[in-house]
Amino acid sequence: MVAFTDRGQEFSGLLGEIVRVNGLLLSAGAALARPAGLTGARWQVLAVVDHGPVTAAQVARTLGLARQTVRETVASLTSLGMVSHRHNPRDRRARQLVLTPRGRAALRLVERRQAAWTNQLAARATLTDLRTATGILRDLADLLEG
Amino acid sequence: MVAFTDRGQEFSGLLGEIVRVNGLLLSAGAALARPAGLTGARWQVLAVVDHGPVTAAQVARTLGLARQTVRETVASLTSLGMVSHRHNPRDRRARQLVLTPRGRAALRLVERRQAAWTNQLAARATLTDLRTATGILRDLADLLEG
DNA sequence: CCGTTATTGACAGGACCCTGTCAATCTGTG
DNA sequence: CACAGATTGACAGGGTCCTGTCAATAACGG
Repeated sequence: MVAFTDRGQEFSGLLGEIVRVNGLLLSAGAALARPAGLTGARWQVLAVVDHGPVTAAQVARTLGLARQTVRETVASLTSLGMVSHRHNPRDRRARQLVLTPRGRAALRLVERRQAAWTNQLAARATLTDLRTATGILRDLADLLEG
Repeated sequence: MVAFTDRGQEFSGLLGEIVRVNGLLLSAGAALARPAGLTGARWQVLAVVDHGPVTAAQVARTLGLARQTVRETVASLTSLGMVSHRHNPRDRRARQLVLTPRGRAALRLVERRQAAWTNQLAARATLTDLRTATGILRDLADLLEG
């Protein structure tokens, strides 16, 4: 029924692989974060907060998420005692977020686990392949954005 | 703080591009489906149901989703009048799902739009690049699965 | 036939992400 | 200063996905 060109067919196959790998990455991220009492999303937020006192809106912009999404994640991190708020002298509305010792410890643990995981997997691929694929995907992303 | 090898660094870059492209694909899928009154997830379910009468559990296995997820999507498709149920002679529990004329029309519209979108984008890439990237990502997926 | 095991729909509950809206606050301009 | 426009946190509501649980039903082995 649907008329794909040859290249369209090949393109669809590539998109399928991307979706598949992305799914595997989400699982891997969750597995890396779990032993630290985190989830993938909470880990990402924690990592941004670690780079300095920021507001929720800034975190949202950094991660490319909606403000509300970050707000929810920050709420759960706060109730876990991993993030705390403090007065922002530059904006009465937007309190600054900072890591608690517990939050910092959890983040460090995940980061160590991630480095080990990444290096181990990367050792089983060739630099050439990695660079080639990255380049093609970058072009693809630009194509999709334009 | 975190110790990445050279290859680990390159590997991380590739993963970042994959996540980025995946995000763009989700947006594109939603945009393709919207004019037909669909979402990305509903489109996927509709496409599986189109291939023949199936049960919700079968759709879940086909798409690699949890039964409950498909159940919810089917419920919204049913309330939209795009999917209907019918008695399954082979299993008293599991009713078969079938497309209504409205569901079929919506699916056909999205499929036409998707083919046009795919072919247009694919025309701006080379077959070699597409095949190279697909191959590398397939290896990567296998690596992540094992 | 009968008991064990697997599958199914269904419900509860939660994580993650979005849009739309609103009032409070900030910022830039006249 | 005063006003217009942008930004922010907060709330409401919805979509998509998950795990865990349960009873009903199916499938299978003895």
